[in-house]
Parts: sequence; structure tokens; C-alpha cells
Amino acid sequence: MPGKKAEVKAKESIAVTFPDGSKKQFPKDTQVLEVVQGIGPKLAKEAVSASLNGKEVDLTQAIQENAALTVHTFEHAQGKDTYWHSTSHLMAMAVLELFPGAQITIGPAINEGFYYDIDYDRPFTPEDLQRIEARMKELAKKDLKVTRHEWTKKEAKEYFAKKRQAYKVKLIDELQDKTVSVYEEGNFTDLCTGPHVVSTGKINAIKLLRVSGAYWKGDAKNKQLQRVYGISFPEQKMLDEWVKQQEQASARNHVKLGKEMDLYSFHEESPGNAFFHAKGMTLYNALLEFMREKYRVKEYKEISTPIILKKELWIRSGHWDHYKENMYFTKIDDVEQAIKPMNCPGSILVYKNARRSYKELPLKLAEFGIDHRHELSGVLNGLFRLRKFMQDDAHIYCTPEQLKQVIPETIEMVDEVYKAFGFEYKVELSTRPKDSMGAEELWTTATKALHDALNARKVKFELREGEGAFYGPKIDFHVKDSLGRTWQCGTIQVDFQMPERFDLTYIGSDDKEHRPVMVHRAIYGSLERFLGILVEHYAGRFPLWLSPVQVKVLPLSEKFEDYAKSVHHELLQSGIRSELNDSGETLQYRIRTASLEKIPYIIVVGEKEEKGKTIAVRDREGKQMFGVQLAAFIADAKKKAIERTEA
RNA sequence: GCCCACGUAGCUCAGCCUGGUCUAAGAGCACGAGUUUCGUAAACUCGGGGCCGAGGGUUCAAAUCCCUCCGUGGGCUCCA
Repeated sequence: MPGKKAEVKAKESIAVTFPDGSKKQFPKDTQVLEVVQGIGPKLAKEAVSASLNGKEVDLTQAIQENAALTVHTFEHAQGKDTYWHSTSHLMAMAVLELFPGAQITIGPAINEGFYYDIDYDRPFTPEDLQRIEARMKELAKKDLKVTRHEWTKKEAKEYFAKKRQAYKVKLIDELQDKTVSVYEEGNFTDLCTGPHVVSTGKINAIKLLRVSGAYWKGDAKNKQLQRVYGISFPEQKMLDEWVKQQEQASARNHVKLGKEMDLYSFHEESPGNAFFHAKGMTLYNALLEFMREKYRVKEYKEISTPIILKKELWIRSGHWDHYKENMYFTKIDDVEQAIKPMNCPGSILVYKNARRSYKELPLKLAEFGIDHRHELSGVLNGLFRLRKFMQDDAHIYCTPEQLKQVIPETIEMVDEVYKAFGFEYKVELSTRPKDSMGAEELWTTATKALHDALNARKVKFELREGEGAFYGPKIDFHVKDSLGRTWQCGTIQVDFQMPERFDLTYIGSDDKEHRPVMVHRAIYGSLERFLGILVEHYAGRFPLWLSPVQVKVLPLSEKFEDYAKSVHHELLQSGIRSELNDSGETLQYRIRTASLEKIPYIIVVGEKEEKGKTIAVRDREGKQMFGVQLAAFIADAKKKAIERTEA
């Protein structure tokens, strides 16, 4: 076609740079999609969106200048975002068709899937969700083109006002730009910055998951909206796989496993509180013991303070003003008292109990403190969120100069502890919130101390402006659990306020009084929560050092009961947590039971063992060893338990 | 606290939609008794066990329908 060729020649040419560094010339205004088709049909089919010079764009975007191009498929995070965001638009479209009068608000992609907040005069039922999902699938099949338009704010407002979408009008009003972008698919147009998939046919496997209440702008004072959650995938196979994974993840839910493994239970007689059974307590104590070992090495001193303290103390600490809603109160002999939600005031009283010298600093007072917080009933969640819990709390009293040494040392300690469990974690630095106390320069100094420590250790962290505690800035450590959720566990908080409030002092080398700095820190955070995370992390298959029962001893039959008992007792004597199962059940049955209990070692003794004074050992993988010397087994197990290596 | 879902033996669940013989509410596991005495993931027989979360209502009749409350799960908000 000579005509077209001439046209191409007439156009200005631009260079597109690909991720591998190669460059190619294209006529100006070539669509991203055309470029992608040139690369290969497979990529063109899988492409979801693209980034042009670092800016996320639609595949229909015309390239107008020299640009670096990266194509995003569903495999990329950006591609997933776009894919799910487009699915949320599709859902909004289906909802507006099926439920006249519904108003749509916002509908972003989230970590896993998407949601859309919708204002409707009643909650959606599971049946509604099915209808919406079915309609979405029909709309996807129609393969409607998704096109982007730039409208003036006025045009957009008129359009959404006409469609009776008041929330969209409000959102437009809040925007600074003169124009807004909208996306049109079929007869549905939504306010959106994009990008989006090129057509609804790209969206294949769709599943709506649940509906819940959510407030407009996240504020409980505002109207409650219907938040519908969903997820989608390019292929049905991927959705099936995802559903399977979800099921597997819920199989290791710590509430469920705790029940099955007889670790702990929950009772409606005390909502938000855990009842620890003997095996759960063994785990709990193993965690305490591990931390106490660290304390010995790091020269912490362990203290213990009362749970109930007078109201005046809480007024002085500032908790009365800042934390009252979450506290429990009681009256004893007509005196108002509070159940402690935190341990700092108690620790401070211990500090103040003596004249302190600079020679004592840094003074590290640790306390496994039992705290009670009146959490909203709706937020309670197994061991993850309780009303009563124990913190592995410590307060470090030091000079401002010593922060340079104390903070890095503490960060290192957190790292050591998490590593022992093979945990990944992320770090956040939170700065001064609105509802806070103290002079600006104190905040600046404290924040800098934390910042410097993180930088010095080259720790990657996320900055969270205004998210600090009311008394100081903090570093938070978030551990990643088996479901990919992150849980705040460790925290390091610098506090210049408490020492002021309680008039804490130490005598310096100049024989004068000085004000110490206080560092609050916890590593597990809450023993209970950490334990819950561990249960899910290990799916109940704890390493030897944590296993509530480390060894199960089984006599082959009644005839070998005496020998089994002697083996069992010797294990106990050696400090190994052993149990004997001499119930009359068959050996196979008892092996099955012990296996289901996820016990690391099963020891079977019969005629051969009794004669040779040996044992037969079976590990959790089903591997068997015969003729093992009991002493050798004990030595090996103890070594593993002490080293805290995986068993 | 607010929204949605759920609540039947110790545990996992069927029955509930469409009220009454799937028996006086079932099963499996667990538990108890007896038989079996066993070489690495379920021996056999028999038995006990439930105010169907609590309270109220509708009905001739409620595990089943309606309301309130309590609890649990998932969200919102907050947080260790």
C-alpha cells in the first residue's frame, strides 16, 4: 500500500527503549499495543498495561515522544493492580445495572483482588453477590472496549450529577486539576486515573468473595457503605489454584490448630482472652526462656510490677488523657484504680526507687508484663488480637548520647530473635502524630536517633508520617505470617516525655542531676500474638526446641511396657519432653495418633530393643532408625534443642 | 462500636430453604467397657453422651419461620 507508506514517512519518528536496553523507531502516535504486537503475539495477548517513562498507561496510549517502555502482564504487580482495578469497574457496572439507585464511590485494587464501596439502601446478600458475579461474566464475554477520555471538571460533574452519582461529584470537587480522566465501557463511565485493560474480555475468571460494611472516607461518623470484595484471574486454572491455596492457608489457622493440638482454647465466658492449656504453656514458656537467655547476654534486668495501679499514676503518665477509652478501671476501698494497659509507669516507679548514677546507664529493665486493653469487640481475633496479653516489654534508661549505642543494639537483638524463627519482616519508622505531647526539638532529636540507627545498619524501612505514639517516635517491626499478612510485633520507641512527667534523673560525672531518655521496646510484642503467628508459620510442626511434646514412647505390646517406661523416664530425667502411650491400642494406631499430633520423634521399643538396650526412632518424615543407643539419641536431641536448629 | 455470615454431642459436620416419621434429633472421630498383644499412619464388639448458643414471638406443631441478646469469623476503625 504505497499510500500508507507515504503517510508513515510523513510522520515524525520516535525511539522506544525496551527494558533490555534495545531501541526501536516507531512513527509518532503509535499505540503501545501496536508496539507490543510487534514484539510477539503471546505478549500482546497477556499484556495488561504498560509503563511509559515510568508512568503507568493504557495499552491504547499513543506514544508521542522518545520513551522507555515496560510491558506489564498479570505476573507483574502493576499488571495485577490494573487487572483487578478493571475488574472492580466491571463490578460497578454490573451493580448499577442490577441495582438502580445504587451509588458507587471508590473501588481500588488491593493486595489480593479488589473491592468497590457502594452506597445502597440495604446490604447485599450472598445471592446478590451471585447475581452480580453472573452479570459481570456476561459483560466480560461481550468484550466491551474500555476507552479513556479527558473531560473538564465541569463536564464530568454534569455527567455524574445527571447519573445521580453524588459521591463522584464530591470526588471531582476535591481534585485540583482542571481536567479529569474517565473510563468508558459500554454504557458505563467511571471517574478514574487508570490505567485499565483494553477491553472487558481480558477479564476471565471472576469470583466475588464477601461483603462488609465500610465507612465513606474510613470515618465512622460518615455513612456506612457496602464494600464488596472480589478477585479475578486471566485463567480459570489460576482462580482454582488460588481458592485451593486459601483453603490450605485456613487449614493452618492458629485457632483451629490450637484446638486440634490442645494448646489453648477460647470461651464465651471471657471473650477476647485465651485459655492456655498445658501444651500451649510449654510453648509459651519456651518463648520466655529464649528471651530470658537473650536478656542475660544483653545484660537486661528482669522486674515485675503490679497489674492494678492508682488513677493518679495514669493521670501523671498521660494515659488518662490519651488512652482512657481502652482502659479498664476498678475501685478498691473507694480509691479509683486502673488495670494497666502498658508497663511503663510501673517500670518508672522502680527506676525512681533509687538515686541513679550515670555509671548504671544504660539501665535495661525488662518485664514480662500482663496488660489489659478494652479493645472493641469487633476487632478481637484469636491470639492475634486479645484484651489480655503479655508483652516482652523492656524500658531502657540512658543518656541522650547513649541512644547511638542503645538503638542499634536493640535493632540487632530484634533481628537475632526473628532469625531464630526464620521470619521475614519489614520495618517502619513512625513520626509525630497530631494527638501528642512534648516540645518540637525533642521530637526532632528522637526521630533523628532512630533514623540514623536504621541508616547505619542499612535497614530498609518505610516512613510513616504522623503515625508515632503520643509520647515519641518509634520503629515498628512487622513479621510476615503464612497467609502473607503482616503483624506488628516488635517496636522500639524513644520517649523524652515520660522522664519529664515523672521527673526522672540520674547523677552525672559532674555530680549534677540530668534527665535520662527512656526507650520502650518489645520484640515478640505480645507473647500470645507471636505464638499464634508461630503456630501458623510452622503449621503446627514446631522445631524440636518449641515442641510441647518432643518424644512419644510406644511399647510394641504390653510385654514391653516396663522397658518403655524406663526409656520414658530416662528421657524426662534428661530434660526431654517425653510422653508414654501404653494404651492397649495397636502400634499402627498409636503411631498414627502421634503423627497427627506432629510430635518430632516417635520411639518404639519391642523385644529387639529391650534385649539390646536400644530404641527404634521414627522422625516426622517417617524415616526410621533401628538399634539406636538411648544415650546417643538424648545427646543429639539436647544438642538440637539447645542450638534451636530445625528438627 | 458498626456491617455481613455463622452458632446442632468434646471435635468435624448432616438435618433448617419447603415447620409434622431421616424414629423419643443423626453420622464420623474422640470417650468408656470388653475382646485382641500387635514391628511403624485407623483391629473388632457393645455403650454413655445434645434444654439444636440464650431469651422471647408466630403456629395445632419450631433445630427448622420472625425478633432481641450473647459468642465466633470476615471487614471498617484502632493496635501488641
